[in-house]
Amino acid sequence: MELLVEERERVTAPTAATYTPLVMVSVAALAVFNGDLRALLSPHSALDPGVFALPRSYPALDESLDLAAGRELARLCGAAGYYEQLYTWTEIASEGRPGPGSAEERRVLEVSYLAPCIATTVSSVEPRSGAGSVSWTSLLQLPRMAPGHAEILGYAHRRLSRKLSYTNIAVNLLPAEFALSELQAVYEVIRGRPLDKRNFRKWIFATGFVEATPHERRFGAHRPARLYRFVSRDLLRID
Amino acid sequence: MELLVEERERVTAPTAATYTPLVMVSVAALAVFNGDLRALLSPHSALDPGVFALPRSYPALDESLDLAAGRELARLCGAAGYYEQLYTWTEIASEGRPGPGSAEERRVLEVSYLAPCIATTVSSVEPRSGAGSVSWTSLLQLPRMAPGHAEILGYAHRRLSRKLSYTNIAVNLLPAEFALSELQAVYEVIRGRPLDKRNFRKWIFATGFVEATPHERRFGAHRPARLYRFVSRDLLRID
DNA sequence: CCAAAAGTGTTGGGTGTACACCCATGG
DNA sequence: CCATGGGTGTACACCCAACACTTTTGG
Repeated sequence: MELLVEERERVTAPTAATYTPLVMVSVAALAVFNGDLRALLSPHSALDPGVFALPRSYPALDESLDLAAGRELARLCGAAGYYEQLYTWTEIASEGRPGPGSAEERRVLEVSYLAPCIATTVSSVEPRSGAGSVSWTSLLQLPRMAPGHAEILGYAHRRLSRKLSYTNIAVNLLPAEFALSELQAVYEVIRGRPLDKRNFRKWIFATGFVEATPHERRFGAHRPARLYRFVSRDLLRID
Repeated sequence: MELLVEERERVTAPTAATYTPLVMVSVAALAVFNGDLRALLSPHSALDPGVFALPRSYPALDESLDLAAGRELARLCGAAGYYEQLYTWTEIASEGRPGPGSAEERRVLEVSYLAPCIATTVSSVEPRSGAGSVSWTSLLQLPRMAPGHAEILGYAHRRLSRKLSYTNIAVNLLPAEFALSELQAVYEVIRGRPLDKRNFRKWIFATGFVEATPHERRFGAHRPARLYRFVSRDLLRID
């Protein structure tokens, strides 16, 4: 109590109690499959079924934002893998709200998270029961989005794309063992341009992020692919 | 109103109204002068005068977080220059609160901002009236800090250091015209290691971020320094 | 034997790095 | 003339980008 009084003295006009925005976490769950970078989207409102949004939820009282995001992710995908905070938005217009003087005219504070998801998990969990009507949508063919959410997705995409080049974040986009061509495809799809096979192979081994396993995979009428794995599942960076 | 009901249906247990944390913005204002990277710190509590914190404030009701941060920065430095959001923290312990069952046991949601400040502005505004007892403290000799705030400063330092290498963010750390040795010193102090003069010069011109002015500065018993300026004050990145 | 994907080396150009000396000035 | 900081060029190592063919398999 005494402390709070002191804080108010040091601070400009507004007091703590006055600012009570609606706090939400939103999750940009991204996965590469079927040759596309895709995000989990859910319908924004039943009134306008053509508009979609990132999955969101309200944090519980005793919960940190990170935990709330993890819980939301688990609800969507069954289990939460790696995820990280992206950005906190307050400029998202409160479109669709009833009237200007409504009691619901509270500011929305939306803390967004980036969650790279593993393709195999994804395809086996296409709609996943309990997750509502979410669906994996290609970033190249986004539907009309809730205000600000296309921007969040762009931000998530850029962050993921950049992190590919200086971290092992791709470990969260692939199953435990994979062919190098699969890893390369992940890089190509997210970066949006093709890579030279030999240079990619040289580079990825030089990072020390991946190593060969003794296994190989045989399918189709061609030479079997050696399988590789990430040395560490923890997020590592080069430099 | 109807919309909110629908949102509740899509969302897990907690409802919007239950989560009303204390929302604050904190500003990591960083500047290079007197050979050090320094941050603006204010006393954390009068009870324990040895503990310091980042300057914080409560947003006003009708204000976005960005505006609140800008207002806080203006209060501290006279005018807000460039600043960007860093990260949103909720894990900051509510140490120092009276009792466990107190009414003030609300969760704190702290949105931190990074604000590079210009050295000349800084030295002319040493304490600045109206900014309280804030002072520019070297990051190399941090006092005891409020919980989580040393971490925020480390985060701000790393972000600034990395951005030096792929943006012109240093434009916000120097006056309009400057000698190249001053710019180099900024890079050296923030990165914490010396740079080769010729290589730095080659690199900075290769970026296209700076250009020579017709002016030079004469002082001391040595050849006058050519003055340079940033081509653009907007944040640009290479690649 | 054919189609399909896996795997493998070399080279030229450019970029980063290390390094030492002359220049202009004020005192 | 000397102390001080400003400004300049070169040589070498390394890294990156470009590029084509052989291998292994199933059908």
